[in-house]
Amino acid sequence: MNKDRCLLPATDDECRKAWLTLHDTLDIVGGKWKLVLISILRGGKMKFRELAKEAGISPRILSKELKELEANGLVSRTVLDTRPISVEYELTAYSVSLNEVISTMYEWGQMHRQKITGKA
Amino acid sequence: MNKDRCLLPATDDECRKAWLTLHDTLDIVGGKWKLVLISILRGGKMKFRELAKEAGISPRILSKELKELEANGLVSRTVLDTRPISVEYELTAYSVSLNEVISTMYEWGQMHRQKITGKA
DNA sequence: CAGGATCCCAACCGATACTG
DNA sequence: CAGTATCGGTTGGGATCCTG
Repeated sequence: MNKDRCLLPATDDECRKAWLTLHDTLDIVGGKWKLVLISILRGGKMKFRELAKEAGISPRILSKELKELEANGLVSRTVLDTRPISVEYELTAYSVSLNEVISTMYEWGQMHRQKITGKA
Repeated sequence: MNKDRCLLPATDDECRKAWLTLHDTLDIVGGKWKLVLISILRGGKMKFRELAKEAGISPRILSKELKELEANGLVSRTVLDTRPISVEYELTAYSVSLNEVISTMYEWGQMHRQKITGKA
């Protein structure tokens, strides 16, 4: 069995590790908001409020999501010395590493939709 | 902006559609069980009970998940004429189309883990 | 304005019991 | 054995209020 197509490595331990690795990706890409936020931030840096409004997300969740994105190095947080204070969020250069993941998923989704909805 | 790296097409409508397409993929790949089940079924066809035990999943959820996988053409369901009845589940040929998605995600996860955990 | 605290509701999932 | 029905616990998100 080819390792690229295999989700069932030889040992249980390997299997668990493979699953965890996949899970890392899912935590970022699979959540309800992360991809939405990333997609919005592709349009440029944004303040907390703007982001909340644009995404239609409550501040509590937005704050949590942004923290996770920041912890994963995908988003940078910059406190501006304004009065009152404001904070800008921006995609990092590293975030483009996700592009391949996203586009692969997008392409499969497109292909799949054709297959399911009676194709063309 | 290159369309491959763009999740923000020109119009809101296009954007919504792109998101739905991505969502189709997430529904399958992002759930708690789908990938687990697919991975187990990579080992060959399996009966309902076996699958439940192997995955550690309750019958109610298993049934639901399998229905969704079947509806998406990823798994086939075969009723065997035994007494009592038994049902075999098996990956379809189509299911291999997911391999690229999965391996891309896996590879990103691996790369990312290095980046986050202070790399090697 | 940022974002934490609180309260509430909805979705989800597991365990178990039950039917065909 | 396959799969559904019921119930109870847990998680996650929305709304709102509040403080720095």
